[in-house]
Amino acid sequence: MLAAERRDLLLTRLRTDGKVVAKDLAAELGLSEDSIRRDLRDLAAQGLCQKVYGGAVPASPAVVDYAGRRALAPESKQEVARRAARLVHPGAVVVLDGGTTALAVAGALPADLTCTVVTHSPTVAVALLEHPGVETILIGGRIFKHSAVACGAAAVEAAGSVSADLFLLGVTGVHLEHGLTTGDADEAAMKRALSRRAAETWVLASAEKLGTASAFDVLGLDDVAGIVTDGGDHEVSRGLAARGIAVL
Amino acid sequence: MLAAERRDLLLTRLRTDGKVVAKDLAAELGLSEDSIRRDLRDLAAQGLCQKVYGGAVPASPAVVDYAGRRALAPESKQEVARRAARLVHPGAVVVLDGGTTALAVAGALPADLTCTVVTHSPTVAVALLEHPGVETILIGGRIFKHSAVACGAAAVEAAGSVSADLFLLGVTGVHLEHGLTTGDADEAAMKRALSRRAAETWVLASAEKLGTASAFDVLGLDDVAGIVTDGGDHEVSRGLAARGIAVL
DNA sequence: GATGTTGCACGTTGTTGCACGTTTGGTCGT
DNA sequence: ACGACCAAACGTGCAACAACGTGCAACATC
Repeated sequence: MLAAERRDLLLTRLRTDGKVVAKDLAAELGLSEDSIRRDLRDLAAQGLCQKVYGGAVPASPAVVDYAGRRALAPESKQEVARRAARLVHPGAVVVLDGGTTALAVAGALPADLTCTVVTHSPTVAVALLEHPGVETILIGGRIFKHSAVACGAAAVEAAGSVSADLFLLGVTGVHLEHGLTTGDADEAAMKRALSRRAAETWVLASAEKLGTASAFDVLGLDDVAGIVTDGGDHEVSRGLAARGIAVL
Repeated sequence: MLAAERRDLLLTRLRTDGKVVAKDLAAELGLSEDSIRRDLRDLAAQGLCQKVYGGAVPASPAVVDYAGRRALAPESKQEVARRAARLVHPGAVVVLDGGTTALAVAGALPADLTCTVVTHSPTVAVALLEHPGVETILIGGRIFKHSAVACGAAAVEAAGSVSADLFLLGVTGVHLEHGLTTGDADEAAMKRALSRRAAETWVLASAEKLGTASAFDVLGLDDVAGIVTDGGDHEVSRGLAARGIAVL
């Protein structure tokens, strides 16, 4: 096993289990605890996790999401994407957020669908080149390297001039008290701007994001029409449904 | 097994397995680890993978995907790209056109270069994610499927508000009489708009474009500071040089 | 014969596990 | 409740080892 590979595994475990115990991982991988501790120390130095006595815990949902996204099992995102794709009707004007989940939605759209998609993610725009029937409107601006989307004043302004039927919003945290949150202030502003003139906003959130919160508020739960998630029953799902928010 | 063939195999393995272990591949192919490591080093230098201790892992999914197409880019474009990359100085504000040649330029920029790149091509923007020092400004608008760039009134307007040190312009025809031409009217308008406020415009044109012309005029030859091409002597090159246009 | 590829040798760097002394967290006895 | 005590976890230094980059010569290719 490569050292870089092992580091990804640690980040994945942090995300799925919420913690990593050095002793357990050492036994599982057949390595000394020293090596695991060394890895955790390095990751902590990069801000990707937080060391605690005996192991480590995630730094913040947003950070871990970004750092470990390649290692993430795409299954949950694929499932969310498939469900979200069904919300997009022929001829509709849809705003598609940035992020890996929204990218998966772009890939999950039917090949022959005819509609208009507005996005501030060049990655999504490139993915939509494969859909000849989809008219793509790209919102420009300064590109944020870590999330690969256009943000900033110009982008927010451009977003304000689009009236869409549907906005598919990606967030890093869905919390009954804190609402919808993400890990970057500019991104949050961008998402708010995209939401403002959309008739309906639906949230894309795989199950592991339910019950978590990041630093910056995006919207309140009552500002959205529904949420698309995967998996079965969840405490947060029930709470959302109780507040009249559709759960797909 | 040919070297190019082996390089393709490495990229395939990176995609299917998510990693390549130098030692294993060397044993499997009956080669020394040195050769494998050399290949991985070259691929990493092109941004097609990321080297780690013991082997390599894929670059970001989007980049690998597009890299497969870039690998098909003929050597002539690569050569043009390498020469054009030398025109980009640290700290400069550069406008980078769309198209495969401009994309090759993005890939040919030094990994540690610090500068600002303005582009209306989401593909170029995605490629530049691999350059942490490059501040990327994306010009939005309606995406033209066949050329994968943003065009239209909004894009032209956004292009008019950028003052750059250098504009690297891709065209489909360079002709001593007809000047610089391209195959689409909207693209031509976009290129003109990008050129208007750039201090210097340089043309990217591999040798096979010299002496040809397309339907829509972009600029006259006297509007550009120079042309970047490949190969050796050419009738058009001499004609350009005679008119005081730099030929690289 | 110029060019590119390959394997090898060399010194350098990164990684690993162990040993040692220190810090932390919990337990036990008063 | 408080402090002594112990075990687990921690950081650091060190030696062994694996991987790395570079320079070089042999070889194939064109």
